[in-house]
Parts: sequence; structure tokens; C-alpha cells
Amino acid sequence: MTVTIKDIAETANVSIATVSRVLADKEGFYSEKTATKVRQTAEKLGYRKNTAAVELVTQRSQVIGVIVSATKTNFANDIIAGIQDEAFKHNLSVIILYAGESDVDQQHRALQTVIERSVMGILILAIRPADADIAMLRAANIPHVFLSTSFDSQQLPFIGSDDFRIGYQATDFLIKKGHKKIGIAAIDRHSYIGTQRILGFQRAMADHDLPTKPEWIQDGKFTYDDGVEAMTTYGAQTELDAVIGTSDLAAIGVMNQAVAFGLSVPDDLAIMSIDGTQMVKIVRPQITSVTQSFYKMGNRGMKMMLQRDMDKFESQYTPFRIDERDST
Amino acid sequence: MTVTIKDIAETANVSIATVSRVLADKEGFYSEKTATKVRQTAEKLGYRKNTAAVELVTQRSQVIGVIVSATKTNFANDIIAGIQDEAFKHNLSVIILYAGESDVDQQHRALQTVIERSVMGILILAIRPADADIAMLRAANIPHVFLSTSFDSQQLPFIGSDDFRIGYQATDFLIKKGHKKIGIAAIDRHSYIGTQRILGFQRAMADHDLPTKPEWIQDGKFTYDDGVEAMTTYGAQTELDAVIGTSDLAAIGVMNQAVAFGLSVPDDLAIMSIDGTQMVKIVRPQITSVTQSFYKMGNRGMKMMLQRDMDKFESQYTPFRIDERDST
DNA sequence: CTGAAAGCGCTTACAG
DNA sequence: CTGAAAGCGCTTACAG
Repeated sequence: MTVTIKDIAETANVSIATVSRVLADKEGFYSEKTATKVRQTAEKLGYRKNTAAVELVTQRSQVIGVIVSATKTNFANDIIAGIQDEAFKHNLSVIILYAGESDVDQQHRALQTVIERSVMGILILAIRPADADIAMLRAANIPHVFLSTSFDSQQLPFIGSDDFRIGYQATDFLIKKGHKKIGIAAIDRHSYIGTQRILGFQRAMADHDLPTKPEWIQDGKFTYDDGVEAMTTYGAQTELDAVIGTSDLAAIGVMNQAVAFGLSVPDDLAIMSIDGTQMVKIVRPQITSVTQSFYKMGNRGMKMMLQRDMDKFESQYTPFRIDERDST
Repeated sequence: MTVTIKDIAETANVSIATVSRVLADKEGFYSEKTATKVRQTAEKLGYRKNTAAVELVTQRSQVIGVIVSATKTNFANDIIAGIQDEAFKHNLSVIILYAGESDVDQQHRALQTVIERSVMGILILAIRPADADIAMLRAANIPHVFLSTSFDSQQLPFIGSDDFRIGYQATDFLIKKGHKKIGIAAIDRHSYIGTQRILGFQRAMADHDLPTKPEWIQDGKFTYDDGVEAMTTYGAQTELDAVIGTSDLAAIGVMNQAVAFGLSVPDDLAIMSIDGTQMVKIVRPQITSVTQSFYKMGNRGMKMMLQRDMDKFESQYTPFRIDERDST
């Protein structure tokens, strides 16, 4: 039914070894004459390479596995684009698996799938797996990099933003605009990213001798609803004069609720977001953002993967910048 | 280096056949006693199944290939979620490949990749491949379904919305709200979807004896910028009293430009969008939308795939509804 | 430049 | 319930 190199070999009157060489472009191992004959026969017969066989015999696949937090699809798309473009250049396929950010089961299965598939590399976006899964990942001996996260430990290679500096600079930016009472909304204290941003925020406030109150920091998981909720908690009469939303959607949630309260942005309340995806440009007023280099994270992640040697992987921060728009 | 079933067989003192059966849960083919021994040994040795070998010998993969238009990431995420959830239930992996909507080269390579990988099914989102590629797809004899598109021909199985009815009902909705001069923005006349929506629009206008002008229909590719451009062309003094944006982003583009012109939405100009993703809820005013069932498209697409027999594939429309919000 | 042969890791009739 | 053996489609030393 399906045509194999054996079929080609027979009709072209050569050995399967030769067919294999020609089709894999092992230059120098065949004459142009046979090559042409083989290629034409392959074409005529409608031959398709069997990837499973190739991967079995070569012991490595041309596949990159990407595990994505299902709830982070907003910026994940940019990271994936960065991965995809680089993968495309090197003729690599990309398997994408979605897993809930806190669904350990799904994460485990996703990881297991890519490992059993012997992918050549694993990229993990915005997820911090359970310790058992991290152990499994290491045991598998497959190069892997964490994207859009960072860790305190140097053990796990990551490419992300320096979240302490993000927190610091966002706050500093607002302070320099004259704000003194600044909230930070929808932040996950249980994540390393969250704690780093809070530390940065607090340091910036302290550096300017500004006091803070615990309730200015509102917990959440970076979602739109968390943003709305944070603003609801701050209330219409809030003493705050600025709020940092810890994601674009969170910031938009804050803004919509603020406006619903009758507050004017930025006059009554300045709003800033962290991420800087397309979102912040399509709302009105457009939101000033700390813009992260998501595309670059994906791109660099792939390039790191290509080195193959995990020992050489070095965690790194991608640059970010502040884009001032109309909400501050 | 990597441990295989042979290693397990040796240390557990059974044949590889038995190991294979136990690990594949071929019940009835082994005693619980051996099973336990085998499983423990596998665990102890840190065994990982080699998917390439399995796929080679079983002649079929547990992978679904999804080819996505890179520019449609907005609603594609919902479709993918629908695919992913169903795939997860059946223990299938999903390979996602992005390809430019009009980048024939990328499309060809993406298709080739999934075919060579002998995936068990191919789902194509919002892309209409070149004829040559469609021929290749068919020759590959792999079940495939087109999602979020429709065709005039019955040859290609698709799951999408009835775009004629979408165009008709959106227009009809606005007319019943009292609007008489309605524009349709950022629509691609060269796509089947585009022409269908336009036909629906025209039919609805005709059914209500309302005249239309050609310039009320503004070309585009469903993007935000196309929406802005369409509104710019209509102008601040436009005679239109309502505009249908042919995607959420396009509608937001229209709205932002209208507001920039000093028009009030919905009083001076009513705006409606087609898609109904999260986008329309985070902008102010929230936009009334024709809401498509993207998740369901993905889900049904996967279920269709699972039947495996392409002859039974029947193109179908997923439901849509109108969600009234504040822009009309 | 070309071919015969071994082997990648697994599954599955077939025989017991 | 278990094992020996064939075979999936390909690559790659090795020998010529």
C-alpha cells in the first residue's frame, strides 16, 4: 500500500542503500545519474518518507516539544512564533502540548508524551512543574529550557525577564510621574515571578521613601477577572493614585473597573501593565506597559536548544522596556 | 544507555514479548504475577517507551497534526482548546504547525511534515491550501478536516459556520434595530467566507428593501488595521449608521477610529463584530457580536477524526448566536 | 560510487 | 499464560 524505499529500489534497479543516500542528500555518495533516476522514481511512485523509521534508526527526532500553560495563551503566541520561526529554519517540527498551569496531572502527561517521543528538546512556557516531574525531565536526559519564568536556583535553565527589575522600574516610572500611592494588582505571591515583582516594587517605593500598605498588593493569577476584583477591592474611593496590573489583561480589568467606578484614567488613577502585547493598544486609553520580549524568548530558547549540550545552557534575561501610552 | 524492553526482559527473566504485552496492558495475555514483576523492573530501570518504534511497527501514530494560520491566533486558540481537550481524552498527541495564511511555501512544508509523520489525522484551521497541496493531502490518504472554513464544493470536509447566514443575521439584527445604512468592514472578497458574508449582507438589505452602495463594503483581511482603514475611508462624516466588523479585531479597529473621529458608539454609529472572542468584552463599549462556536469546531473536528473513515466525514456547520452588548 | 547486511525498539501472529 | 521469530522502514559502517 504505502510505498517504501524498497519499492523505489526495485523499480529503479538500485539498492535500498543508494535510495536512502540519494533521498537524504548524502552528497558524494552517489552519481548524479542514479540520483536523478531515484528521485524521479520516488516522485512517480508518490513516495513519502516514514519519519518513525528514520527516528528509530537515527535515534533522534527532529521534533521540539513545547509545553504551554493553557491559560497564558495571550503572550504565549508570541513566544511560540519565536520558536516556530527558528524551528522552521532548521527544518524542525514543533509539538505543542497545552497543560493547565496548576494541573499537575496534565503537566505530567504532557512531559511524559514528549519524553517518550524522544524529542530533541523541550521548551516549557510559563509553567513550574512539580519536583517529581522535574526529576523525570532530568532523568530523561533531553535538553530543556524554561521560558518566561525564572527560578532562584541556577539548576534549571531559563530564559525570561528579570522580574525584580520589572517590578522596580514600573514602580519607579510611576513615582517619577509624581505618583506616591501605588497598587499592584492580580499578582501571584506563590510564584517566583510574583515575589520578585513585589520585591522590586517594594524596593522602588523604599528607595523613594514612600510608605506602602499591605492591601495595596492584591493577589491573583494575572487574569482579567483578577484585575477587576483587585480594583473592586481598592474601591471607588481608593487612596491609590496608580495601579500596576501584572499582566495586560489584569491591567485592562483594573481599568474597566476603575472607569465603572467613575474614575478617570489617567487623571484620577494611572494604570500600567506588564507584558505589552497587542491588547494594550486596542483599548482606550491605550495602556502604558512594561513590554517584554516574548518573541525573543522563544527564539533564543530554540537557539539554545540547538546547541544540544545542556551543560552549556546559561539562564538569561531578555530585555524589556517601558512603552508610555495614554494611561499614565 | 537508554533502557529498552530487552533490558527489562533480561533482569525480570521473561521474554520481550511478555514485557511488551504487560506494558501495553494487553489484558488476558499475562498473569498478574509476571505483570507486577515486569512493571516494577520497568520502573526501577527507568524505562521509557520508544514511540518511534511503536509507530513503526504498528503502522500508525497517535498524533493529530494541526495546521494553523499564523495570523488567526486570536480565535484559533479556542479551536485548539477544543481539539486538545478531546485529544487528551483519547491519549493522542497534537502537533501544531503554524503557516502563513497565504504563504504557500510554509503551508506545503507543514503539510509535508505531518504527512511524513504519518499522523492519524490532519486538522487545517482557517487555511485554504493550494490545489496541488490539496491533491497531495488526498493522495496521502490521511483523514483530514478543514476547520473554520467552508467551501462550495462538497469534496472537502469542513466544520465551520454558515457565513451566508452570519452575514444575513448580523445585518438583519442591525436593521431591526432601526439602522438603514450599514457598512461591512475588513472583508476578504477573495475568500469563500468573505463572499458568503457579503451575499448574506446583501440579501438581508434587499429583503428589507434597503439600497446599498459598493463603497459600504470595505476590503481587508479581517485585521485590526483593516478595521481602522475601513473606518478612515468611511470618514468622520459617513452616512453610515452602523458597521459590521468582520472579526473582533476589525470591529475594534472600526470603533477606535470612529471614536477618534469624534463619533459616539452606538449613538452615532452602531458597531457589530463577527467572532465573539474575549476581545469584545474587554473593550468599552463592549461590542455586540455574532459569536461563533470555535471550541466546538475543534472538538467536533477531533471527534470526526476519530471515526477515521473519511468517506463518512460530513461537512457541517456549527451554531452561532448574536450576543447583544453595548455597541448597538 | 554501490550493495549486502546488521540493527534501531517494538508488536504480534503462531506455536506451545 | 509465555516465548521464538519475523518484520515494520529506514540508516550506515563495512567491503568492494
